[in-house]
Amino acid sequence: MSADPLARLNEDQRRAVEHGVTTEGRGPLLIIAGAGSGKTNTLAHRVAHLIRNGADPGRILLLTFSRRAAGEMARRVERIAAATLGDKAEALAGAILWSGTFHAIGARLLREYAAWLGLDPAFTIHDREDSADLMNLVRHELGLSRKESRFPQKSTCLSIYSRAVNAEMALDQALIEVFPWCAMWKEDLRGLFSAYVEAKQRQGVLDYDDLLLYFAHAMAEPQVGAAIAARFDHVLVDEYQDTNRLQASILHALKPSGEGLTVVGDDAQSIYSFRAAEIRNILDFPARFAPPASVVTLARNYRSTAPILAAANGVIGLASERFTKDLWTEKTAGEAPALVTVRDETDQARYVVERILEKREEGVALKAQAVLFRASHHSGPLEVELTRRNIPFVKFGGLKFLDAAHVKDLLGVLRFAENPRDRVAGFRVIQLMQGVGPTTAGKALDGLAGAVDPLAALLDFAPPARAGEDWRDFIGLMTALRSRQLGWPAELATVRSWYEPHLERRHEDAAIRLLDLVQLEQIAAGYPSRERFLTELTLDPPDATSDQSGVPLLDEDYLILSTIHSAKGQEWSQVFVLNAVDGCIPSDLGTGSSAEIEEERRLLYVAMTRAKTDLHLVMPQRFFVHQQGRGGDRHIYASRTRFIPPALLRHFRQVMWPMARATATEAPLQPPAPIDIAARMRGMWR
DNA sequence: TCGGTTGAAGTTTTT
DNA sequence: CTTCAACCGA
Repeated sequence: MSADPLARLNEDQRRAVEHGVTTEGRGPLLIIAGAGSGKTNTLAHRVAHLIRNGADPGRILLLTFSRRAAGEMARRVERIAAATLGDKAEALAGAILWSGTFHAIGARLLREYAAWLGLDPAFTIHDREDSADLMNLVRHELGLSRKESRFPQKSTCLSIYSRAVNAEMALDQALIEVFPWCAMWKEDLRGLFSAYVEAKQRQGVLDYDDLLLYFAHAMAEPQVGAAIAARFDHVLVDEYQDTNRLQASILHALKPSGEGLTVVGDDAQSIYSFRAAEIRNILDFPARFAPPASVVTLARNYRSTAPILAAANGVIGLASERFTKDLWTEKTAGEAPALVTVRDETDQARYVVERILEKREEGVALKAQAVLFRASHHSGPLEVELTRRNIPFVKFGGLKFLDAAHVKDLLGVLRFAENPRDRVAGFRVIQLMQGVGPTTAGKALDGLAGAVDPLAALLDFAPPARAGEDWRDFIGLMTALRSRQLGWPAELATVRSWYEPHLERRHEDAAIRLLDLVQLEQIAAGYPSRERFLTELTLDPPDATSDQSGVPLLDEDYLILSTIHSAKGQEWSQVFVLNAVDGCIPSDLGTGSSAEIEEERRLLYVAMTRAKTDLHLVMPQRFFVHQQGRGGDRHIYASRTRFIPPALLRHFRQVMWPMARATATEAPLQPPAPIDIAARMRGMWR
């Protein structure tokens, strides 16, 4: 090997890669990696460098924010290693065994150490909706649904619970700081959460938060904790600015001295505080160790043109608190980002589609372009326009494949077979049968709860006469699934044929939904077992939906629509940011505290820094209000996002679209007087 | 007790 | 637009 494997890295990246491996300093490392600074590449190089210098790839733990990021990282490491290791590289294919999200790694370790922790190794995992459903069941049992004034919704209850857990925060504090409008329910909520936890334990289910919580508690136990910690020589964490306190606890238990620990992040891109992400994790990281962790900053941007970067730096430069440096680039050419004023959301959609088609004419693929927005529903009018003009797109964020009722039904059957104590799954599945409602389902599951043999208990249960045939078939199905005689994934076909009549009875569009189920079977074929399928699908759901049923084939070209949150870590040649107006960015729901406003500012920064050469911020002036109170206006006027004050306008080229006509009678686009739109939007709810 | 309907109320972003 | 509770007829 004559070529230096690190030759293409810049000086800072090289320092990050070599720290503690081929250079001095054994201690922990913090890499502050600005947007587009080659972060993934640097981290991948570091892993490859570790391996080249003798590290055992099986003893490296890579923690990433999403499964997508984990896969990308593992692929790059293998590619880099393959290019630099020569014949040793072959042995490396698939050698990185431990790569994934905190949740996925937690699930895997918890299953492995279940016996040590008093856990049933066949535990099933509840996704967000399942957890909310269980919360709802408990809420009803406690009689909280019939209160004189309305008790918080199930999803709100779950959010409060989740916040307290992930932020390692007392309930009182979580209520005061994050959910003040629910503070009056404090004692009821406490009782609810306590019953919720008991229910989960009785049923052998873990929710997302449990995966971290049990992981953290396992790490705190001397024996188990030491056993797990001893398995990893190196722990590397991506997107560290978006970890929460619980995740930091896990990390510090894994690497108490910090030796062998590398974290990468960018405090300017912290956008997950609603999920209890704790920005202090990254800011205070160096000082948590003695001697403090080394810090390497990557500030050279390889992605965007200078004008785009100047505008983005301008936006983030107004942040009240900031720790990273401005990004710089050598790509000086390029057009200033456009600040586009359009009449309404319909025109916004037209503008976007027109520019996109123009670019495609120039040879830029649809896949190299993206439309970003704050909230999932902001893309509604655009989706209509894209469908009308036959432009294929895939949308990230928002409604998921797995959220569809029919998919949940089918997965529910599998989960119930895997873990008959899982009451949410059972409750859902049993009620599929005609004439069986909540009461009957509840009774059947009560009989099952304490039974040694769940199947026998199910057989013992006397169903109402009207369910007769159905009940027999159901027992037959469960018997087959429990015995595993059908094999994986063949059993899925049996489940589907059992489900089909129920699907047809319950849904008008059964034929379309059936296609989803066929697709689900194809996905299932990629997993070695029912348990792995259920676990990994819950932890890593397919995160895109598209206009066609099913995700388009990989070789087709399609436009990317994404929430800004889901766009993290990605880049496109041309990027549009929809609704760059106050009330959308920042969301009028996120302007309560200055911390929330700062996070919204970072959100705009993240969106802008996704663009390589073309960036458009679009500002519809009028929004039509769908649901209006009495005497409400048909529409409201919006003004430019507060994150681009007049002083920053020099970084943009301002565009009116469609071009103003030269008629004097044309109504001015500017509203006659400034209006407090945020107050009016709040007023919609009163 | 089920299942469909009615009317009122409501905090975006996701592992 | 969605979710949730209450109501009513089988």
